[in-house]
Amino acid sequence: MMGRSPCCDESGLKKGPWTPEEDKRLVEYIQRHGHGSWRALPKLAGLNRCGKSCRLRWTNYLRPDIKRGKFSEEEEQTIVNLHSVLGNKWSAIASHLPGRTDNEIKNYWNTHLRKKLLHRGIDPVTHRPRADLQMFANLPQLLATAANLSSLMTNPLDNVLRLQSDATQLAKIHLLQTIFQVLSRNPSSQNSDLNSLLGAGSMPFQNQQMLDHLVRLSSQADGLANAAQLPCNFSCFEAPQTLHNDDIYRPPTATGRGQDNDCIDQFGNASNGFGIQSDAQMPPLVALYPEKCAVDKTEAKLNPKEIPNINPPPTSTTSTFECWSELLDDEASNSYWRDIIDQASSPSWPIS
DNA sequence: AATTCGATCAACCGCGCCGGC
DNA sequence: GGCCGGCGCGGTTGATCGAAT
Repeated sequence: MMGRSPCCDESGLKKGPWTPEEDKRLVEYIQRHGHGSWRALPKLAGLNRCGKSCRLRWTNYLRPDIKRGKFSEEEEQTIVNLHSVLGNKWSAIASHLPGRTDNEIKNYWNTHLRKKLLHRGIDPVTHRPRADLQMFANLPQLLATAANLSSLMTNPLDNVLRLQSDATQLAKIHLLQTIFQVLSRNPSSQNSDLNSLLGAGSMPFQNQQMLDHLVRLSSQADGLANAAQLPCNFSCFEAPQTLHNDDIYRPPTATGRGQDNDCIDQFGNASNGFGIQSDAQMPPLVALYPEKCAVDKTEAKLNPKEIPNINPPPTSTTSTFECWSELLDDEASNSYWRDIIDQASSPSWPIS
């Protein structure tokens, strides 16, 4: 459609929060005359607003039949049920809940119900159990094993703090290995799933520094595993010698490296060289934010040659690297990992 | 007591549909 | 059939408030 002027860009029309006086004028006018044409209404009612703003204020706030207050359990259940059928059709959902507006339901979904479902291990988009969480199924076992190592130490008191740190570090590394495993299957299309899973920005695996960091971590993990007499080999993971900005790192495959390099992890599970189970046992990721996937796919279509080879803009690569660097090193990020670990350690997790 | 952080939700924005001309 | 304007919808923003530090 061409030439349509935005309704509120005329200078002088008020925007933002409504005053009680404006509310009064709007209510009185509509009670007396009905709203009629929303476009004509503001002038007739003596309001310095656009029609759209008036309509929104009336339908979402001032309408007399609006029900206020907390959503009941029945209403919550209705919303969840309807959302599983209708998706984000908030107005359609609202039509089944007398007195509730689409805006209110949408907000309530985003702030409460979505989190509630996620917490119960249900994907709020598909309304099915989150298959991606299965990948972390042996995380509690890993933590328990690492924590039990204290019994092997000669001086437990001295080692308690270090062991706690080591256990956390092992868990982090294990998580990173899982991420690499997912990337190795389809690096470009899975990034957004991982972003959703981890809540991070775009993935930084095109960054040589980041890879170096991961290689260093995996060798540290080897040291930890050796000290603990764990039969695992984190160093099976290696990064290429050099990595250009337009390269996407692909971890070595079993085909490429041969079976000699495959690993047996600390739990006796055969793995693909990353200390984790083979693809066949891994469930597919479930995208939590399909709209974000769409954006990522668009970005993935960009010709890599159009990406500058040197000094990428600090707003992209640098910031994501910093984000991941913090994730691994910064004490402040511990709460982030704690959330993941807490979730993995809860009795109701993993979801089957 | 001051500051920071996270949650909440009212309001805005832009797009697409639909009906009138 | 094509254009135009009104309206409704879904996504996003930003102000506000309470909790945590």
